[in-house]
Amino acid sequence: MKDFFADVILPLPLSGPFTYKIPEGLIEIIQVGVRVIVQFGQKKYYTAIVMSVHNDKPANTDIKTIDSVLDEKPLIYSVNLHFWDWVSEYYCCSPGEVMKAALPNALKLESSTKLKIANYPDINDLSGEESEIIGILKDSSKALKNVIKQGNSGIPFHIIKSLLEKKILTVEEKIDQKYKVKTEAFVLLNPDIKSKEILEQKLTAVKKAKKQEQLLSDFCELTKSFSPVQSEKINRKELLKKSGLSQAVLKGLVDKKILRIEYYEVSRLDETKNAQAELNFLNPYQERALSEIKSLFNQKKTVLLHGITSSGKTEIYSHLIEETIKKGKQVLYLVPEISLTAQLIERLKNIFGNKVGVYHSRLNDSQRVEIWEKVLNFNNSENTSHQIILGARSSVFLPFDHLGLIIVDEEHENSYKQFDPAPRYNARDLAVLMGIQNNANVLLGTATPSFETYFNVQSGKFGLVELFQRHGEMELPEILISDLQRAYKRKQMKSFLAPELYSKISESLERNEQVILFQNRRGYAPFVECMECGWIPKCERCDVSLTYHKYKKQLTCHYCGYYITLPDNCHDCGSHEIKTRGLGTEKIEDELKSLFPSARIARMDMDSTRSKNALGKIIKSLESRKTDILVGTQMVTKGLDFEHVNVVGILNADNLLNFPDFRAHERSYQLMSQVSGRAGRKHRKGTVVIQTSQPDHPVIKEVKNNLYIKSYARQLEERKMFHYPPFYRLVKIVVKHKNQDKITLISKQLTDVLRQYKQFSILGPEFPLISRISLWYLKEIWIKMKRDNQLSENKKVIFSSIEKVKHLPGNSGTTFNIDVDPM
DNA sequence: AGCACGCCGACT
DNA sequence: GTCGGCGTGCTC
Repeated sequence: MKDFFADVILPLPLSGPFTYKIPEGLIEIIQVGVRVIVQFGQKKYYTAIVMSVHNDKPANTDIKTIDSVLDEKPLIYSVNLHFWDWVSEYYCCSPGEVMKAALPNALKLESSTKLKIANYPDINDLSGEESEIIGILKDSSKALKNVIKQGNSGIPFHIIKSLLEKKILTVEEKIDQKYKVKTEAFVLLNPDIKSKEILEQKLTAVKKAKKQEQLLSDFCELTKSFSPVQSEKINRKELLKKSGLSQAVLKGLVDKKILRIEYYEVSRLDETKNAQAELNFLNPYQERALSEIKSLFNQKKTVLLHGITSSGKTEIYSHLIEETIKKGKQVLYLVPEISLTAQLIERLKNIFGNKVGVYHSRLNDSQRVEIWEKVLNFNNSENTSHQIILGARSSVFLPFDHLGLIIVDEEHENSYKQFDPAPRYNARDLAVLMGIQNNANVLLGTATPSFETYFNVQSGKFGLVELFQRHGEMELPEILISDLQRAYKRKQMKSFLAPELYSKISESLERNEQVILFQNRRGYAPFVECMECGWIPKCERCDVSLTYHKYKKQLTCHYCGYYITLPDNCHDCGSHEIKTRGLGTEKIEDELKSLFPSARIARMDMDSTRSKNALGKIIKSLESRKTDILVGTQMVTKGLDFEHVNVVGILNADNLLNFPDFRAHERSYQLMSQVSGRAGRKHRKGTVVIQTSQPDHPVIKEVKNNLYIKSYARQLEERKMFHYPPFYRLVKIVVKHKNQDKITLISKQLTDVLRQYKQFSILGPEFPLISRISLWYLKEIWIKMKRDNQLSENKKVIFSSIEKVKHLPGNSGTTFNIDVDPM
């Protein structure tokens, strides 16, 4: 009989695939897309995904045999595996890295080295540390890496080693089951209670036990026992909560064989919401946009909906979703960051009920597995729940195979781009690809399209639908430009506020309306400085100054988390004159309190929203008008729509405009325009005040007059001239090394190799803005290449160049990150 | 990524 | 003389 082999992907950064022999007994079961457990290397066992099954025994390799199979049915469809291939090829990473990003952790089982007691020793012969480890292991084996000494706790390795040699301890490789079906206790009637009469007898029988009687009658009422609509069982927690009685009472009834308890599988997902609202009617403009989108979808897979804020894009999406699910197809609705979309989730669940599944980074591992399985089983399940997935970027990896529509909301957002680790993908671009691979339509929506997208519109690759009328009776806000330099010269500044914004805030507060202020810096002050000698505290591990956080009285590094308490005196000259410099959100919050003592002020940034419900509270407080002024970073630019926000202030546009990056203007326009969209609601024109020292800057003028196309066209000229996207393709290589001289040498070696290829133009190597992070020095090399079909060839060249430099003698300890289409 | 192997300097 | 530091290369 012929031998069967399987090519598998391992979740490792190795080029793979690897071939294993399929044991006789598993030949029937193993198929493409199932997970198997294989040994890889000397010790470790990993979860691998089967990519193909064949009879060709590879030459010159010793083949290991598959250990076991985890799935009866594929965990992923072949269309998804093709997608993985494409992602690994395009983004220059191994298929294993894609697998790592795609599968929820709980589906990736991995062995760990476990320590257990082999022979119980005589306690008296043991040293303190030896008996400690015996104590730790006496009930069950523990993972070696959890007991070994790290810092100042745990057992030193030499102790463990000697016990292993004495055969007192032994090690084993064990795989932990990570995902378990969740079960809960349910209460049922004992099976010999077959009729209402018997039940009533039982009720009388417990008359004397008042609480038991009450619990039993509550049970009957809640389950509607022996009525035509009865439910057989009720969740124990629910029953006890509703009757207000304790487990002991229930136990009494169980002991009397009246009730019984059984465990049933339950979902970890919130599925309590049923559809209860109808789709909203569309206004004539929305109606027109919708029909344009639908007719364009007949010609182009991807369409851009360029609609200004408050034009009601979500309503249009909902109508498209409705039509798609009616055809029995799945919908993927991508949003930049799920944390700010509570309102959206609510709205969608209202319309589509349990068909909506939400997939994002705040879910725990088990919840992710449940979503994965619901999407996987969409096809063969009567229960069509989770036909619509609302998710952040990683949801492009869910196992869809009946996709009909992908919506990418706020397609310009850079949080669609994954930075670290590989694959460094852009979910918006992958959505476009998925549209092609799955024959699904893709709708990109935004008020400020990314230049790449708009370029694709102009070149005819994407369709375009415009929607420039605001919903209801809302007017576009008035945008005022406030000259910071002039205000400084005339000594008109009140702290960080020039007169224009100051008076707008005052007026707004008087009218009892709300204000949003935007500043792109968290913390109190970006740095502190000694007024005598100019000393600035820096991070020990990174090339950045430490940011002062007043509420913690700490200087913190925003890159590695290093912190110190604010020093009393200068480390260089000993002076006590240490002042905070620059302006962060905390300081703004502080100063607003003295500028507007009666105003209620809230702050929204990564620090103030770290805890689980903090963000919700801030939003609630705004909604219920318990906040008058909200100060925040980037976060306030996204998705905050409140009736009574009338003034929006950008405290310093220069921070954005002067950012040293070829996309600085594009981003400045997007950001300012997005924040502006927060101003002005029904019946009242809002006001936006942009404070800048460059009032004549073209971007400022373009934002003021709402000239998106002009801004796009102007910058496109520059992009063309200087060979940047969308005309040219960029690949960024980040070289990392712990030694500064080494990194200079190695990155130079790499550019020397790359410069031999005439199809590239190479920038760098240069230290990035932050040249050292967590003790690693960084150097960036930017490669520009034409957007032709040579892409995969070019990547091979880049890849082999890196391999070459990596293996030069003395170059170990270097890592190279490849970032295709960096942002 | 892990892990073993192998080569050098610092100790019992 | 051995222990353990890290640099190098391989994993179906």
